[in-house]
Amino acid sequence: MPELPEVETVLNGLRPALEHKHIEHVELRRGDLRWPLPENMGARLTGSTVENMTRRSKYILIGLSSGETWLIHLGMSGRIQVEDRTLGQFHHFTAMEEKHRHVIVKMREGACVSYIDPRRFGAMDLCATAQIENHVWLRNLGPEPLGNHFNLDVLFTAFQRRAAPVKNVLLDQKTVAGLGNIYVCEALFEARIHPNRPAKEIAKEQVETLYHKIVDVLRQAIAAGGSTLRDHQQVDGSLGYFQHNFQVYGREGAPCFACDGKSEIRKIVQAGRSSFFCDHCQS
DNA sequence: ACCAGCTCCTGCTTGC
DNA sequence: TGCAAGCAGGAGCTGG
Repeated sequence: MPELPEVETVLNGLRPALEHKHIEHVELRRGDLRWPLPENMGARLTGSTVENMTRRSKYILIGLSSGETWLIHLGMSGRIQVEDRTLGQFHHFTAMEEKHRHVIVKMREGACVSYIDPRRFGAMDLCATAQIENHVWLRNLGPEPLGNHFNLDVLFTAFQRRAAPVKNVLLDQKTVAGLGNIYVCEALFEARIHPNRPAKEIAKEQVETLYHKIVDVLRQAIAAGGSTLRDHQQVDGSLGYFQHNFQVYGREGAPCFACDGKSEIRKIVQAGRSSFFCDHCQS
């Protein structure tokens, strides 16, 4: 599922249910997602207070009073559902959701948080908060695209040593952290850069445009609650709506909005992933 | 160091 | 209608 905007949306929805609340009970319905869950995860979470919640790239980081941080990645199909019966919130889980509802966390204050992940490409871990920067999932990540350390020079410098197609370089989380297939396609279209262009050959002026478009498209997607294609929902079950703003993603064969039908959107496969673009507008 | 290809898993869509 | 192949938003691993 989720790229940065979807994870940000989930995190913000999760905040009122968890932040400064107490974990009363944890039910693990299976011992693994993509990898085994951390040793004694249930016991290590139970009894803790959630002190803070942040996002790094596509990871949700939940800081606990125990001194550990709970890392959650939603993989491709992971989602989180929050219910709070003390607030009259009740979710009816479909048979499919119930079947893949792998982790259930009950808070003393009333919220019940379910992690649902059919494909199980998601992952969880626990790590001493003091060591979080060195966690193997986080230590090689590039800068946050909406943070202070991402700017034109960082992006241009990263591009200079990469001969691979710019599409692939942007999907590499070491270049910039949190982009996925959808938002890379959209940002490249907005910057009018062909996804096949070798990153190192793109002029600085165009990289500057791309830098701004990456930030724009992510901000807009967050404002729209992310994009709902199949799996992504907000934690109350409501849908994101940025998919209605897609210019190229998933629009193979449809007329390009920018050149007014002079060309239609094409799809190619790069590094095993579909790229959507307009031949006429992007070069 | 970089890069492309393969892999994990399940459900939905497409094509015969 | 039935069935198999192909496809999906991520990312670690392998071998060149």
